[in-house]
Amino acid sequence: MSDAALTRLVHRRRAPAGNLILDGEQDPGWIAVILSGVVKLLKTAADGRRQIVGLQFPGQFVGRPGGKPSPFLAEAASDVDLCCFAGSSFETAMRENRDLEHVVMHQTLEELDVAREWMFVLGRKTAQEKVASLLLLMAHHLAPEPADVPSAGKAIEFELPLSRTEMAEYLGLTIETVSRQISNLKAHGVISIRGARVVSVPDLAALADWSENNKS
Amino acid sequence: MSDAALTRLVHRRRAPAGNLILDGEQDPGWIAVILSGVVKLLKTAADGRRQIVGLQFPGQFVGRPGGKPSPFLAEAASDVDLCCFAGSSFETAMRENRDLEHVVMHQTLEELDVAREWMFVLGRKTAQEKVASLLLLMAHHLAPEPADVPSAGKAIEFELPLSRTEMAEYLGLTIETVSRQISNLKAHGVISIRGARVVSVPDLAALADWSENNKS
DNA sequence: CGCATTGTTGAGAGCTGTCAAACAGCGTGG
DNA sequence: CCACGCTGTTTGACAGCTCTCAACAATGCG
Repeated sequence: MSDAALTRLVHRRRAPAGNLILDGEQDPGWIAVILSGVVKLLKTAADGRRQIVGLQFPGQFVGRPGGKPSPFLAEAASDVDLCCFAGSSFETAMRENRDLEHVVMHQTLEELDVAREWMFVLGRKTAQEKVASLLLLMAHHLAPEPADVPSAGKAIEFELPLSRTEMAEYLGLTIETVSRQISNLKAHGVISIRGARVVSVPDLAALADWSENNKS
Repeated sequence: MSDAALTRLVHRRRAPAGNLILDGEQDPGWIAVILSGVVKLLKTAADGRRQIVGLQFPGQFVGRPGGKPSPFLAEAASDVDLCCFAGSSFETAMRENRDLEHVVMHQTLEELDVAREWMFVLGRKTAQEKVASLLLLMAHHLAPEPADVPSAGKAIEFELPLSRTEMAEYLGLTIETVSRQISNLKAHGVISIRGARVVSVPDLAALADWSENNKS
């Protein structure tokens, strides 16, 4: 196979933060795996209202098998590195490799659960709980050492891949409200902040408490 | 194959309104197709807050392939009629019949899109728009003659499969707010109501307008 | 017909949104 | 090196929407 042909089948793509990756209308002709960075999926209304409906982290797919694109925009939240597979070859690979098909199915079901969990956040949580929930989510995904269970006394630190505007768009809030809730968490010692993006959480369990009610 | 063996592989199940169908914890051992009625998927928090995260209509699946159940409760919103397939035989059928697998995949992707669309409703719409959006959704699913496109001047009538409480749980509102918004739509002639459950919409396009901003 | 359940309506409080201004970070250019 | 302006964040004051609490009406059932 020639280099040119190979490049058509699989290629690398870098998208700087803020870049549009999928326009939600036309089939890009490829399906990608995120190598690094965070991708946001969002819906925009005619009057300008915006809602982020999903965040994709490294190892997850961007794009959709079957030619029909998902009806949402995909944008790079941070600088993103993608590995893109030509749609046709991806479909072929799925047909021929049952395991790949199962991986795609498994990830889709996982995304569905995550979306529904977030529906609870959007529909039932207070602004304070929403912000704590988002920070907790980020801690789970971005912690240097994966500490999936919020263990007491475990301090972690990470850099937010989202601006205040993006946090608000994911939480169904305004940037002012997000900022106030962050300040409040800071004032109560639940988190501390360096330069608006670096968050350190002395006690994940305490943050988890704040994400469910208002204890501690 | 004996009747008993067949019954283990596929059987009918009726669930009266309000009945718990899946507890969100243990694998029920089957996957079902809804023959009639509406099933709600919901998440409950320890403090009693409830959020409906999905509605399933006839033709859609309830349950999940792969043994791992979805982490949400499934309840009958109206009287429900299910056709249940033993999980093991369903898995076998998926392995042997590519088409079935594709149908499941297609439905899962569809559910994912619907969930994300609803995230926008929950995060960005006003109470008035939320209620109008729900009525519009019901009109599309329950209209006697499927009028997928909200065409002007088309009057339709349907019976709500949800109580005010359930509407509130799906919309992230309280029952009082739902009731007030319904009254308001009534007062503006967008809908009319008979007996709290039967809704008639003289003009779907007008309802669609109310679901997006507050015109008309 | 009486009762329980469900839905409606009202009054007031509280949370979040809106509008506005101050502040911080950061690259540019003097 | 510092002044400047741009962008993003924080904070404040206030209004408005939705929630809470309460009473009442309507519906359904024994």
